[in-house]
Amino acid sequence: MTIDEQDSNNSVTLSEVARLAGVSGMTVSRVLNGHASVSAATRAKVQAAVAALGYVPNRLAGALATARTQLMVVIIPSLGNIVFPEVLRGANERFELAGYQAVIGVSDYDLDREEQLIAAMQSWRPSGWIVAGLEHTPRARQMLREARSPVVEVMDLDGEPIDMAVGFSNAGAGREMGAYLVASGRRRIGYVGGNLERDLRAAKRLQGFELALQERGVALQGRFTANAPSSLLLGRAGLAQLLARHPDLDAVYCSNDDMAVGAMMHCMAAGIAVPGQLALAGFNGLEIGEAVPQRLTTIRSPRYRIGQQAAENILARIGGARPPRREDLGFEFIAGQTG
Amino acid sequence: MTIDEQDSNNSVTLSEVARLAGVSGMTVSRVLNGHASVSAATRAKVQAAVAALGYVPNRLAGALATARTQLMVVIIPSLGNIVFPEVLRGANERFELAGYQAVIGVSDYDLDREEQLIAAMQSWRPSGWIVAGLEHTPRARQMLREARSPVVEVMDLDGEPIDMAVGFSNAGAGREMGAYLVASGRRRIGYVGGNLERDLRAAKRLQGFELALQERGVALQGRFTANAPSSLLLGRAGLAQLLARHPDLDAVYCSNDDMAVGAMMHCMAAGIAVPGQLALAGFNGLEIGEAVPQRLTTIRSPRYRIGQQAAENILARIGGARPPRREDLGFEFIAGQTG
DNA sequence: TTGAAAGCGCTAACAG
DNA sequence: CTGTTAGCGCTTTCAA
Repeated sequence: MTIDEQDSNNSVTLSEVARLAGVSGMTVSRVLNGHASVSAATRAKVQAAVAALGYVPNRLAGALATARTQLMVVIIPSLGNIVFPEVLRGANERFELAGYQAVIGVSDYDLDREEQLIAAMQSWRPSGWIVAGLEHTPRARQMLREARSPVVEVMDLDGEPIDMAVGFSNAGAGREMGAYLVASGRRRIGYVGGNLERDLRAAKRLQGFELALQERGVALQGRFTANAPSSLLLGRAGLAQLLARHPDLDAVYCSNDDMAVGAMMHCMAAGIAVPGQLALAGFNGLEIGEAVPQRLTTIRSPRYRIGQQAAENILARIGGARPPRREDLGFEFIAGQTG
Repeated sequence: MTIDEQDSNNSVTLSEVARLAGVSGMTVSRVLNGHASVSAATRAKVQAAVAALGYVPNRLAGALATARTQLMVVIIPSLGNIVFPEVLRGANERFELAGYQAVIGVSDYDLDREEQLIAAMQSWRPSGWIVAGLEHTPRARQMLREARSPVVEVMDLDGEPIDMAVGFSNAGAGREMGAYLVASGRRRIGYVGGNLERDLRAAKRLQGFELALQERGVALQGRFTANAPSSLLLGRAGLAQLLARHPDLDAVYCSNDDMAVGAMMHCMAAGIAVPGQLALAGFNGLEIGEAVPQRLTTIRSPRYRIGQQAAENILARIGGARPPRREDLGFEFIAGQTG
């Protein structure tokens, strides 16, 4: 390490590199951006100067000059529900490989908050947007349309996308589970969920679920919902409350696996036989549903792949391709031991 | 909605707003940034023009001109382990309130990867850095020092911070659990964990744990570690394997709650009495440890608060304050029903 | 209270 | 293959 290296700090600019290398700024820029037409000798001189000064390009300046940023916005409802960090992980991996940085926003399941986030993010002129869900405020929709960067709405296909959508049908997933429970002989069916006004995708699953029951002449006997995010403890308490009101239920559909495993814990603690006395079903296909003594019956959502594919489609669009407007990654029924 | 509004798009610049308002660009800038010396009448004209054009300031240009960005970098080892999204959530909330955007990087527990991320992030000239842990490559350390923005290392205090640290002592947490298990009469103690070469904080907990045993004349009887991230299923399989080799263990310390709950699931499935035959202890104080039929004995780490406080200290430093170099947020022993 | 000039660090477009 | 010129959209500084 030379003294020059130790002295390096952020204020090193392209011009200083150029001066040290004895070339113009443009030549440095060309070397840095891999433009072909630079002689090997010049390239080497520049690279030496970059190393000696510890130069780090200023992307703000670059973005301003090119009107293209390397920033991608990802707006998710929550970081507390492991499902969304997984989407983020998939997207982030792809973006990083392509040299983009993810900027995150957390809407807390609040569409007005989401709108504010979009407005704030737009000031960074991101190259692409991933947002959760198809429901947004009118102004949020308008901003995303006018942003003129690719937009992918993820985790839902039940509705009309602004630009592109990658996900699966939540209504379809609910429907499949409803059909399954009825087909396996359950008739006195209840529901345990969190806040359906905020978690719109859980609400769509429940709608599909009820529709499937209805089509088979079965009605939902009772439901527990709470004005709180879904969680293991809420599921546990929720099932206890629901059973207090409807002790004769023979199956309970839960808004997701957290709730369902919580419900299962109530059964264990209360000595309720699963699935003998009560069937339990969830949604998401989280690891926790596999690790419990009885594997949870659930439906796996391809969260990580959705994140990846959403990023991929944005990158493809930037590259001039024309990815599909809606991309259905499906879901997978998991026949566990709880129903 | 006027036609102007519908026509708005990103290319609206400050000059266009100025032209429409019949003032200079500087006046628009002053109104936007809340500088006092603008007459009410002018202010109103400008605000009307901003609204009519749907103007969104370009922060890239602003940042370039002021040499100050509203970007904050958060680098965490993983998005798959809920612990780090929680840190991120705490930090993100504080940053957003102060008008900053979080840019995330995921190192996948790899210090070389972390170094690359830091180099890439530096090109955005962030106003602050949150990075997990105190261990970094020499070059990563150097870059962070030279970045000349506040740096907070989180989740660990066992070492020397680059700039500031907010967290707790992992060694101390391990030590406390070791002391507890011995004090409660356990003598044939084992360990189940993930990859200790990558999860350096889990390694420090184990060190503290073993030290506590040693001080009390007890030796670790056996350990299971795997070259994989910790998870429920790994904990379940790991305990099974460990007990196959050491069937007479009377307590097992797990690298974290995921592993411990997984271990508990093995006990349930295999009919091992907890804590009668075997005590189980974890780390983190996740909700899952509360939701299981027997509450897990563990130690709660203040992850969310660490994220908040780290962000707070960065903001304080930017505001001219001098937050402490190391801030110990402690941990909380949770006497559950498993040991 | 307002405006004009200059420049932040970089790159597109052209010229040589 | 390399350099010059002219901005990108904003803010700082100075002057009016």
